[in-house]
Amino acid sequence: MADLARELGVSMTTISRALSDHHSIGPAMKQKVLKLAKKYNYQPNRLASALRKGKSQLIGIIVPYIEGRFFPSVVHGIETAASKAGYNVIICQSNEDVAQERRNLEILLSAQVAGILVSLSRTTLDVRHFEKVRSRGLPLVFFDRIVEGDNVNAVVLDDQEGGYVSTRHLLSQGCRRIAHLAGPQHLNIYKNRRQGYLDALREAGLPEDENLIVYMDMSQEQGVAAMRQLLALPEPPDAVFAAGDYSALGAMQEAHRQGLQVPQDVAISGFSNEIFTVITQPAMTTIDQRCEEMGQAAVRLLLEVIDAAGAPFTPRQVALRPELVVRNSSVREPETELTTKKSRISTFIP
Amino acid sequence: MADLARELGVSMTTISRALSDHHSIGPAMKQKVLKLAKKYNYQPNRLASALRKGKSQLIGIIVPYIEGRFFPSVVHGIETAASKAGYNVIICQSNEDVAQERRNLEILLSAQVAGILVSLSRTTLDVRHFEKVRSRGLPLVFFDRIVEGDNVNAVVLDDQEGGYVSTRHLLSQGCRRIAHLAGPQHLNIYKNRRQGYLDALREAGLPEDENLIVYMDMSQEQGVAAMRQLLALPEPPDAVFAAGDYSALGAMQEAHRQGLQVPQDVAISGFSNEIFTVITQPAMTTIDQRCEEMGQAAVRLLLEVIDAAGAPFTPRQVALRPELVVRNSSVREPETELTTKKSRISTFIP
DNA sequence: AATTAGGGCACAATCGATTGTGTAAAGTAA
DNA sequence: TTACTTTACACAATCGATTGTGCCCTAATT
Repeated sequence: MADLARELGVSMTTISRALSDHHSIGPAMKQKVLKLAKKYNYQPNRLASALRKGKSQLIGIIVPYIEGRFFPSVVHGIETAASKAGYNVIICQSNEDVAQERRNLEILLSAQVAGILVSLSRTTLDVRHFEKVRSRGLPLVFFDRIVEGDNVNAVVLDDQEGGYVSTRHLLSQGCRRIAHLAGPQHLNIYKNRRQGYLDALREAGLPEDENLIVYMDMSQEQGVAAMRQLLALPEPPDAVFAAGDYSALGAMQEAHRQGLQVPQDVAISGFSNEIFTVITQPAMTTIDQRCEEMGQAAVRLLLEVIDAAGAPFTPRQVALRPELVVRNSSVREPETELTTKKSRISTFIP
Repeated sequence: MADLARELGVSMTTISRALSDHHSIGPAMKQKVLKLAKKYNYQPNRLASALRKGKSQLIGIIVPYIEGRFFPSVVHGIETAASKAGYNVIICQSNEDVAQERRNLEILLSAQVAGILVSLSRTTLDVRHFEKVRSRGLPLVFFDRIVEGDNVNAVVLDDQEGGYVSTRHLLSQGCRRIAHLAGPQHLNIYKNRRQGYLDALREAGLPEDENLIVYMDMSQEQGVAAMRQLLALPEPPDAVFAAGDYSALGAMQEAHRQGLQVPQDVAISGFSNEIFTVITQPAMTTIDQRCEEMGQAAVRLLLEVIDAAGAPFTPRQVALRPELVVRNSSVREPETELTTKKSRISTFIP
């Protein structure tokens, strides 16, 4: 910048203002500056700018890890949305460790990021370290694994809705004894999926049958075992709604092993839209978690908070409507029209 | 810092030096400073530090995208290794677009990163934009999709070795008519995998039979088609080495459809160790690309260049030895011992 | 003609940490 | 005791960009 100023015989003030399109610089001067900047291939030093302005163009992300299907896709969505808004993304992994999460938080704070997106580690029970962020007035948005309560910004998938639409879909296929492979109930996602399942059953006037609900850890092996258990019932199910794709896969394999046809004898649907669901035979009906949209929504919310600056901002919770992906593992007859349910969450993104 | 200085009645110089463990500060004073810093929860401003020092603790990554199996895992490896070394990672996606890649490069430069890791976009034919990085003396390491030549730092998987060990494995299983599902030969990875396949055949004294090589785009559908074509040969193959897992999957499905047993009638091996390879039946033999190790190796190399500072550094190419993952789709008899081949690349990480 | 308004630009302070140089006081060797 | 180090700290400049304030000049208003 100093070079440009010298060459044009003006002050650095003028250069800076011309470059940032300040109103007090004449159009002629602006042109000259822009041209010279291009000629010299001037590159602003973001550090200096951020230091002076007290805000960088960086958004910090803390995720448990960058692996599997979910988090990479969310990060993909975040980076895309952030980049579109002129922000860049600095990414940290907590490795499911609170201590690491805390360290990451410190680092992001000291890097003067403009805002932080967090998906909690599994070991995060105490969330007090986030209060420092709030006390600094730094925008903070949780996604997927969130701090419960309505005094935080959060973006989640509506798991209950997911369980609900899955079950309704199976009902619409004529199934009446719908089993559920349920995950650990201390995890919200699994609790909610189960609740959605029960909601749909109740709405259809079907009884809740505890024999049809198997609790497990969502692994493929346990899916096999659960299916074996279900098929041994006096009245075996005519459909299975699994709270995870791996357990659904296990169930499908066991059904095949016992000579049953999917979906004719037993319809199956999973949850998460894992890659492999398209290559099973039959391809598996599942729930897409809309990972990228979640990333986008989180960024959108974060930017709103950032733009609100110091102004009082009411924390918002956003729920993404899960998408039912219907494939052959569940299609027995043409879809029947059913009435729709409303969501309970403040903002609902269809 | 100013607060600390005031409270202790010393200058900021002292504070700064105490915090960075400078020799000219007495141990007593250091203790006092550290203690007070903790008490006030002092957080250094990395921007200011980086601005003054001219180097940040940030490493920039440019990848085509953060999706699928490969890149997220590499990024995971990078972040883990970088974080261990006290660096943080700012990540950019080129979306397979040179223009975007160029913009990302500018951004990273203006963010004053300490070094850059790049995997080229598919549309990057002209690599001149990287010369600006070099002219700035900024450490630069390519990984996976690299600029060819020995004047750059690069980390790659040795695809030829992958093709070679896969084929040798199939040979060791007693297979003698080994087909190859080959990818587009203008892409180095596929060319090299094919070359490794040919090397192994030649070494075993088997003829190269063009009828047994099918060129395709590596999709599941084309895998099916290719297998159909191969099985229609007068002398069908007794094994298939596919340059990708999806095509291997298609091949396996078609084999099953024609009533063949895998691996008894035809052994199959793939490439990439996609998630689904463990859930096919039989589970699929494949090549693991050691994504995380690639990330680690890239960071290690980058740090070496960074630490070499201005000192003349000879560019290095590192090849990762791929790992053969043997599963049931290819195991017909106990593994036979074969002699090993040497690699052609300067550094070889086993 | 006098006054006001505002356009266009420069001065100088500032963001927070780092570092070369200067200077006392304390310690060591001769 | 003198001369020379070493230790321990302060001063002030610096990294590169931003911004509140002030000045000058032209144009418009009364």
